[in-house]
Amino acid sequence: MGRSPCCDENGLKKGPWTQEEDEKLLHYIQTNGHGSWRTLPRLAGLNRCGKSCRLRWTNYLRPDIKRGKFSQEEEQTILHLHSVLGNKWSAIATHLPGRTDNEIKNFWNTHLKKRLIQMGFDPMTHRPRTDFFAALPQLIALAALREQLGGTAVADQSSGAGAAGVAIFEQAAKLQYLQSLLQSAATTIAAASSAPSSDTEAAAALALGAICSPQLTALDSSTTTTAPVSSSVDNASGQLLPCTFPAEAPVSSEEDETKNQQQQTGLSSYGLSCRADDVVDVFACHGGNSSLPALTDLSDAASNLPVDGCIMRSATASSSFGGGSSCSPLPWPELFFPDDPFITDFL
DNA sequence: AACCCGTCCAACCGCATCGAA
DNA sequence: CTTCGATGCGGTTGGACGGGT
Repeated sequence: MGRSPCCDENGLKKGPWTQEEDEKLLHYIQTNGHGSWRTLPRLAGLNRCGKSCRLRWTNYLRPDIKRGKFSQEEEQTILHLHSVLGNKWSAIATHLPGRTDNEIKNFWNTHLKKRLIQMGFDPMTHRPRTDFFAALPQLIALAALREQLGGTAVADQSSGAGAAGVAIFEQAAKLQYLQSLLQSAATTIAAASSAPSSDTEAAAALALGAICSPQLTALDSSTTTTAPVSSSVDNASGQLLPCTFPAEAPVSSEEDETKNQQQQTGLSSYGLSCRADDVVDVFACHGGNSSLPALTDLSDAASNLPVDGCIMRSATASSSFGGGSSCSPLPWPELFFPDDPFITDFL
């Protein structure tokens, strides 16, 4: 388990490479190959450590490196492979010729990860976030709003501390569900708004989204407009909510089975859709140790309960969309919204 | 013009892994 | 089996840059 002595070795240069250094390295490798990276700097006349030379070559100087923006196809490939492999950047890079692991990692951290978070998805599991703490600010706002509206305070519904805790979790679950609906709707209509005829709907959706989740107004339109647009989600009230973001729509058409097979072969569109049986295979293939705060899995309470005809699996219960063809994609409404006027007003 | 702030990305750091001795 | 050198890999940093005020 030896550690290579690093660049802090005496006098070795660090920092950005000059053109002259690039030329030396390029010339040496083109004529001799890189051989031993450790000896390369000395042989090439570079005052760098071998590690630095290797990085410079693999991430920048290599002739087969593709530069420029990631294409739509590359983006979807990264999303899909990340959902399967996790942060295995080098493994992902092997499926993207000309792209380096460093480049993919940067692209993920600066674009894709943020986009997933904005849309309410855990970037590690690629599934809707259901963590209590992420919803806490909205939960507090919701409680305040309810009080203003003269609704029944949470504490009033319960008689003891334990019951109060349950009530809080119920509220969190309701809020998350509501947020998911709004995200779906806002995303959909925002996508439709690229067509000139739906300005009013888009404005309404954005305004509605801003009420519950201000970040929705900042949704990256490129995501929504480029995502597959064909799914529909049967919501709690029986309405059809068209859904544009693929991962949140485990829809029920038979063509999705085909899509599933394509995805499992690796490189189809990120238009994820899955049956309940596929949840583990498609989504939960890596550790899922999120960089975000640990998830408090609200759906645990509902796990293994029959929900709309299917069983919530505890192993995958962090998703509120884990259902499939026979399941409501949003498993909470039947449990949590029997007659809550505040919620039903929205539905 | 100056400052602030967020984004991007090349490069570094340190741990993990592999293979030879 | 253990040790050690070399390399691979993922997380993180910091400087450049651009947009907003």
